[in-house]
Amino acid sequence: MGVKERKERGKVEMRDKILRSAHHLFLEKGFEQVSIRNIAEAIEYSPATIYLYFKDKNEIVHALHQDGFRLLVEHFQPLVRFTDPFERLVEMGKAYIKFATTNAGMYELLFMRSEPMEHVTDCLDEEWKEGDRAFDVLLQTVKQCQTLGHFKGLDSQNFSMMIWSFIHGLCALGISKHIIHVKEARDNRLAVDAVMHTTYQTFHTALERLKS
Amino acid sequence: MGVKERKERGKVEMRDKILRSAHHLFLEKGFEQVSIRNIAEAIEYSPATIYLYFKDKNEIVHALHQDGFRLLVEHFQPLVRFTDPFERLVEMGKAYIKFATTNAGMYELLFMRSEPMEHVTDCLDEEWKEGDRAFDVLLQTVKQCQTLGHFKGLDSQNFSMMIWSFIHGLCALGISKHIIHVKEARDNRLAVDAVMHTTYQTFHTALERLKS
DNA sequence: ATTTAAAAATAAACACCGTTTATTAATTTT
DNA sequence: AAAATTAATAAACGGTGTTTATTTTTAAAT
Repeated sequence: MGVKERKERGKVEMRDKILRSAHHLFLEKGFEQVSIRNIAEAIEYSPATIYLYFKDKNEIVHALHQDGFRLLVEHFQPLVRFTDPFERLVEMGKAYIKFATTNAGMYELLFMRSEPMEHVTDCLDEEWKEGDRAFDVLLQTVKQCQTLGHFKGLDSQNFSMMIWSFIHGLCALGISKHIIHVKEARDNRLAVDAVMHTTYQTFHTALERLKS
Repeated sequence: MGVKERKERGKVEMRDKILRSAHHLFLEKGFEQVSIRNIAEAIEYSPATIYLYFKDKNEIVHALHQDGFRLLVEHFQPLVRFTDPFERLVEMGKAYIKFATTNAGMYELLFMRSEPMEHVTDCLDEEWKEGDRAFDVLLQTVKQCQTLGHFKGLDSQNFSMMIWSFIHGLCALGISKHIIHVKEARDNRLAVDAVMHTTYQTFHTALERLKS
């Protein structure tokens, strides 16, 4: 006995090997620049072998997707020390931006591509557990703010969606290299990070005014 | 004489033919799904012919980029009838969203891809005329709002950037199919358009409160 | 220990992609 | 009518994701 078990272990080890290699290549070369053949070469197996462990490229991408969300949630962990929900909300935005700028390749994969989302649809999962969980962190914080009397008269879900849209838009424009090319950034010789930072500060100011 | 002129005309006609075909295919199949070979087939020429009129695919993409901005600015034209700048600002957001949802492929090309932006960098253009012009429409409107006493104490450029980030984020999340998969959208059986609409309404409400 | 059955890995192919080069077809100039 | 120029293309190169048939490795049964 134990043979079957070892085989099983071998199977998940191979899956992990592929995923870790893919993860590494993604961070290094960015989405769309990573091919099955690259991954195969990195792990020193033939391309066809990959297909023994993953149905197609989308499945690999989806698995990395889940890894990415774990990483994002990790970035949110330190936020528990902020007892005031509003303060936590503000810090959450900063953490999100930090995650996006320091893991641009991964952020692109998580939030800027439709392929992984389409894979969710294909699986008939319909559920998008990781996304829901991350969104819920935001939603609960907004709700806590509202129990303290902030953001009165605003629907918590819509307001959370609004906040996410803003932060995502800011990160996405930064990553897709649109910010560098707007006149203001060029004129003031501001780095992308600086523009994102001051824009977020303005958003913070706006949030403060919406508190009451 | 006139031969050279006819030739010239023929040359720009062919360029136009290629661009119109590419434009059509982009709207139909979305970025990344359109190949040089597709375009060639559509205009009934060989793929190699394309390269007699365009240096590479990026040059085609860049040309379409400019077309796209013209289309976007056209969507903004009807806004002149709104004399109140705040009202115009709100309508501008709606027009932007309408443009994005009805021309998803084009929107993706304009604002969600780094390739065309990288081409701008390569050309040493540095300037991104189309983008600046479009952003300026927003910026001027914000400034006009401020001369009426709205949005006091907020830097016009940062605030414009904030608004753009929000709207772009909303459109981008819609197009990249992330919105369909958030729990709330699924539970309430809301279409993407509906989520975008109610989120924008919430933003509108927030803007109203920031007026004074 | 040897043969047989099962599993794992791969080589080779298919149909795409962007792009380049050498060649052919059409047109203009001489 | 011949030469020179221009326009168009066929074919190829190196890349992509993926599939199929084949070979190698491993485990089980004799």
